[in-house]
Amino acid sequence: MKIIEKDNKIILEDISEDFDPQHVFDCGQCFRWLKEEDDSYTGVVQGKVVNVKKENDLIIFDNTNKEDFDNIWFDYFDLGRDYSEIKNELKVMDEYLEKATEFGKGIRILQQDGWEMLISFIISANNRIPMIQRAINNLSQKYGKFIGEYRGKKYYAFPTPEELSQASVEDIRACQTGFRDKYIKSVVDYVNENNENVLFYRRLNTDECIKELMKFNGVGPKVADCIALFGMQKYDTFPVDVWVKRVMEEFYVEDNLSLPKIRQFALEKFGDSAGFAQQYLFYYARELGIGR
DNA sequence: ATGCAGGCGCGCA
DNA sequence: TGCGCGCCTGCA
Repeated sequence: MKIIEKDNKIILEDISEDFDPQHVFDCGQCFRWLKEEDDSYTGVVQGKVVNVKKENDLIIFDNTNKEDFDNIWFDYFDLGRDYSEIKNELKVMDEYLEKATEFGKGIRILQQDGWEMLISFIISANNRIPMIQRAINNLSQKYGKFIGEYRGKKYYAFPTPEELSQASVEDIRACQTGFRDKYIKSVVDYVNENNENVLFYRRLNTDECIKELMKFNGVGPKVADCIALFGMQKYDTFPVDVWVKRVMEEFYVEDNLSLPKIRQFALEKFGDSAGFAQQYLFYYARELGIGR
């Protein structure tokens, strides 16, 4: 991979085989990346607004510089990992993974913020993507720091626990979180009262990390798996949502297997790469409508 | 219209 | 331990 800095842009060469913005931002892992009219995506990470676009074989980051690329974007986009190697490992396992890794070949698992993932995936429970995005945007706009404008739109950072402590249950409900308002409130209160930094869970092993997350109201097995995978960089886990259930039943297991058993089956089959396998299978299943 | 969506907590065996 | 049920909200 070659890195070029040029007028407020960072341009990456020799990565496009393993990096497709559409795959990255549409494979179910993130909620704050907006598709622009030119098919680029604009997002907010660590208080910075950046726009990402693929142009021929180049990946272009706009509205940024080398310093932020080194400090933020390199890790966020997991650019130190060889995704070709992961796909090569998975695709030889069976014909389904061969197809799924080819279909979503540009997927990368973003190293997102644990706190933001905790609140975001609580909101995701029994919800639809546009509504999840709207609730997160409302919370950020009301309680997060104003960052600036990009292409005529205002952007706000995701609120910290301290900032969110300003909000009552009713205030949170007003951000269109629905019945999850009380879960968010209890998480915010717990973290503030106990002076807890959920980012420390990243240092725990996967089982302990998930156990810590499950202690929160509104965090069950699926949500905890998602937070661990997308916010705590725990790759030996396997979130089973309805789409993953469908694709697993279609290809791997019998129909009446319980969710924990599907998860266990996947962990044994895919091992330390289970999280990556989940992303390729999820994207493949949802884009093709498998099992509907 | 009314069932249902990227689940969870609860009450009840 | 394991299951069934209700839930904000908006949309087909």
